[in-house]
Amino acid sequence: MTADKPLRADARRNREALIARARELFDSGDFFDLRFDDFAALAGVGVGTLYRHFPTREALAEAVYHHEVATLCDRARHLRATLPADEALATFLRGMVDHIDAHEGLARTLATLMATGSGALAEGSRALEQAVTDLVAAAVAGGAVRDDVGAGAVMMALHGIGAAHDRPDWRAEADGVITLVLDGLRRPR
Amino acid sequence: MTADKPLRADARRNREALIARARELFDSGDFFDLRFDDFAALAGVGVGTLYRHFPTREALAEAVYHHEVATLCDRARHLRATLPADEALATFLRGMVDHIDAHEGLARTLATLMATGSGALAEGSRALEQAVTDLVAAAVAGGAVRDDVGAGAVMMALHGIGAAHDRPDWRAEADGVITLVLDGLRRPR
Amino acid sequence: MTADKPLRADARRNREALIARARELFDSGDFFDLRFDDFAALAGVGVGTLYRHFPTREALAEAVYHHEVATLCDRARHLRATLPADEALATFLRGMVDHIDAHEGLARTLATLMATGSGALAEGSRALEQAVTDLVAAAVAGGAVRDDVGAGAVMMALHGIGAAHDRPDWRAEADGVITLVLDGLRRPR
Amino acid sequence: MTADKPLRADARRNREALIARARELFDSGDFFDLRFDDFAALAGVGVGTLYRHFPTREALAEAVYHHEVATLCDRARHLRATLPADEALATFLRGMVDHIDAHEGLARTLATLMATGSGALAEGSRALEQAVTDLVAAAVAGGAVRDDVGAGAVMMALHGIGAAHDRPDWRAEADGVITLVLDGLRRPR
DNA sequence: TATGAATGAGTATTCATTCAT
DNA sequence: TATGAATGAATACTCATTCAT
Repeated sequence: MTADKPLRADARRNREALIARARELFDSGDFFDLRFDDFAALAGVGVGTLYRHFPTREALAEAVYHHEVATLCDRARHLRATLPADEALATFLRGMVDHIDAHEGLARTLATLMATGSGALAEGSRALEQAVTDLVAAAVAGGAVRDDVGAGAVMMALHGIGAAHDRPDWRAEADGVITLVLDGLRRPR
Repeated sequence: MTADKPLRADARRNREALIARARELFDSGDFFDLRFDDFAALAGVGVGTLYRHFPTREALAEAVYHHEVATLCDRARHLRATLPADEALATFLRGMVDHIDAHEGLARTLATLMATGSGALAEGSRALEQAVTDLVAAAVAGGAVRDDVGAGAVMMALHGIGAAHDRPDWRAEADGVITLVLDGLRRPR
Repeated sequence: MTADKPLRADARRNREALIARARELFDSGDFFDLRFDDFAALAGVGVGTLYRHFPTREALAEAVYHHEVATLCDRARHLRATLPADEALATFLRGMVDHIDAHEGLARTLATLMATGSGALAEGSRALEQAVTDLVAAAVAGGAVRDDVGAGAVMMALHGIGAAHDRPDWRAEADGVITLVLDGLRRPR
Repeated sequence: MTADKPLRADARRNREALIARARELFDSGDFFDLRFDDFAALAGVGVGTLYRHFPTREALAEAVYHHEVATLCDRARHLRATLPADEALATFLRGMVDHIDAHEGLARTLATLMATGSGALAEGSRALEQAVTDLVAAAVAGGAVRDDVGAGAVMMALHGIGAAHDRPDWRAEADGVITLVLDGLRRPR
């Protein structure tokens, strides 16, 4: 959307180093425990540079989140194009659990960020939600899924999965949630 | 567990004022935005007194949470004693949505607290979870509900409902989640 | 005006230490070159205490200024009560030069503060101006001084004297300004 | 003094843009509130370029001040050549008030700069002071003005006029100061 | 036991200056 | 020579916690 004006070589280098480092910290869950100063140092740039590129913690979070969301949306599109609607939905949701599982801290971080109410992630959130909405809509159109429960409920369930990532039995429970959601959706009223 | 040794009259008064004030702030969602100083002032006591009664923010949170959870657990017990198992579960879950709806900030605050990983609420959490587990177990025993998805998944779904309280269409979506969970549970595999 | 509610013993001690130290720094002219942290340390209190008593540099400046101004106003009143009006005015103005001379840094500091436009000194400024106005008015009433040039002009001249305190030949020039002002006032038009 | 070695066309353009912009900011009084970065941007050049031309804020201030002072000195010379000595002095001082009035912020800025003690403006100050000294000396020589109060006092008074520019009744008071100074000078002792 | 003043480590943020492009 | 990205020292200010009253 925003025309990416070409950055100076060093500027691009720094920006990328910052995002890369941030992603690691997201994954390890240390993103919020870190002082801004130290984060800059870890990424090998001065604080000033960090501020120039990302004026707030959220701005940085968004840059990372953006990648994630884009990947997930692509996947949703792909599934929708290649599988029957209800299978596409199921596969996507199961995949989401895998994804969250693989990016332990990311889930926690995003949950925190959302609990904070940070509007910075709004765009990404909307994109992801749109993908889910499309998957559900296709399944509804195909007749495999009830139409009286919207995609919003599915998002909420996913939210719960992400937010509760520290539960000892997380993986099994997360799968359980998905099972309930999918089976619940299949029982039309 | 902890034997409540009798407090001096004024000590009790202060303690209660603190809890009452805290509950209000939980509900309004301002619990975390407040400086410790200011919180004490709002409750009409000095900071020192606040510290004497509740050495940490979480200790205070727990005192409030304790009431909430006790109430909810009682309700669960009551429902289990007076209704058929599956109806008891359904009624309880629908009631949870009402409860969260009525205590807007509380949900958000608890979500934050949980995202923070504060272990202080562990006891309360376990109690609540036990209540849900019992309800589910009863329904499973009654044959109305599948046995391959545990109560943990239900907790997770509830968690999502609480954590996503700022969604514009929250109420409808929360009802949707409960519908999916209940219908999902009813479809045994 | 503001009812001085009695301070706790240590609070009073700290407050007074801060003002005393500040006055020294005013006089030495270092008031503005000093970090807030260091100032607190010099006064032997923590930064927090400094902030509690004087939330801004200006608030502190005002506390010092207040003393000064009160002294000067008293002097003006005394002179007006004991000397013929024109002599009272002359004596006061000459005395102002002495005063500024004796408090080298103070003059510079006040000039800076005024150049900054800090409104914090407004009250003190007004009080001082009122004293000058009264002196001039009395002299006018006594017929010794013209009535077509107000006390504001005299204030401005004093301001110039204070603001230019770094001129090498300051004392002689300041006396010159006062001479011009007094002689100018005596020549009615 | 410094031989103006010919600048490259674009260098000259930049230099002039910087001075022009600086003069505006002087007049509007924002000269000191502005970050160096922003100033450069406003002038349409990079910071680096700003630094090349004016290594310090004061250097830039001086460049602007230089113009002002030159103009004023020319005027003083012209008046001295065309009017009787005492009239020349009076006209010059009244004109100074007009000038300061017309360049609102400039007065404040210069006052600040002087309060700061910046020596960078020394040369300009001396030039201006010389002009006043010459005017006074001529008037003294003509017998219209006393000889026991130097031009320094007049400078001080002017300083007060400039430094107090934010007084609500500035114009009237400034005129009053000039009146006192002129009448005071006319009464020889 | 209650109070609230004192404390000062902790952290975010700015902005003058340099230097790679 | 012009540019503006990078740098990081400098500093203000907050707020959890302690402790004198």
